[in-house]
Amino acid sequence: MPITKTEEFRKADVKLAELAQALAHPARIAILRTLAGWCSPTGGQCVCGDIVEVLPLAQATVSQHLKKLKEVGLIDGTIDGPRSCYCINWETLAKAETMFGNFIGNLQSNNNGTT
Amino acid sequence: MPITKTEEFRKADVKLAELAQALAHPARIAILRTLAGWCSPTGGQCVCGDIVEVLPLAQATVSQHLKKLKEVGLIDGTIDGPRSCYCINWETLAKAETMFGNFIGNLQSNNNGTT
DNA sequence: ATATCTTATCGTAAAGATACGATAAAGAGA
DNA sequence: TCTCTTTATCGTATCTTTACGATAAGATAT
Repeated sequence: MPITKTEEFRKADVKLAELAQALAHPARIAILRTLAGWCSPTGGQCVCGDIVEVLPLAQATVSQHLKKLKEVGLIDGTIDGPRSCYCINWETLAKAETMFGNFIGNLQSNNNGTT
Repeated sequence: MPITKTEEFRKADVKLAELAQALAHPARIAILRTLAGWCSPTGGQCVCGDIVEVLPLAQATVSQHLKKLKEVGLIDGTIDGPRSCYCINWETLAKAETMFGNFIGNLQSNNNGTT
């Protein structure tokens, strides 16, 4: 976020915005979908740069997107020999679901409507 | 999104990313929270530029954020004399909730784990 | 009509995001 | 050791976002 006055806002708002920001690109959405199909929460073989082949982007660009997802904790990365494997962090994902749900839920219950 | 290859991705992914993008700033999160406290779905007096007083931002900047929220349909704006009033579009909001929920839900069910 | 209030838009500056080629780093295999 | 593979990072170009002051546009009131 450019020239953002992040400090002036509520912590919860900033946190939610960061999460949203991580999802604010179709490539990162696609990465999550791809990983979900390949890594089980019990382990299983996590994926590495095959993600690159799935996406219409250069390797360097995909690496950047992976980094961003890792920074917010939505995915984890481990090094396996020459390659590096990624998998979804299911706990963070569940937390994200809760945060979005609570946010929207609170908006909806914060009205005094009759509809 | 700069230099984005939007056309190369799934439509649903692009749509979800756009929604996330709209929520990707604490000011816009705060705006939605503020509006939710002031506008009921049954009508009630919607809010105008009092939002400006709530936020630590200049009037022009707030106007920009409002515009962005309006573009994705999360809020509606109507002109009331010299002032313009905004209120949450509850239908779009519900749709957003469903989209996020479905996305994360699909990720979770797309694993073959036992945990 | 004129002055006043409110808000959207314009112009602009600075920083972030996106994309890619090239390169570096680190392990595997010959 | 040398090479190959794989991936992260660097450097760079370009577009977007954020932010603000200034201005325009529209309604109200005097």
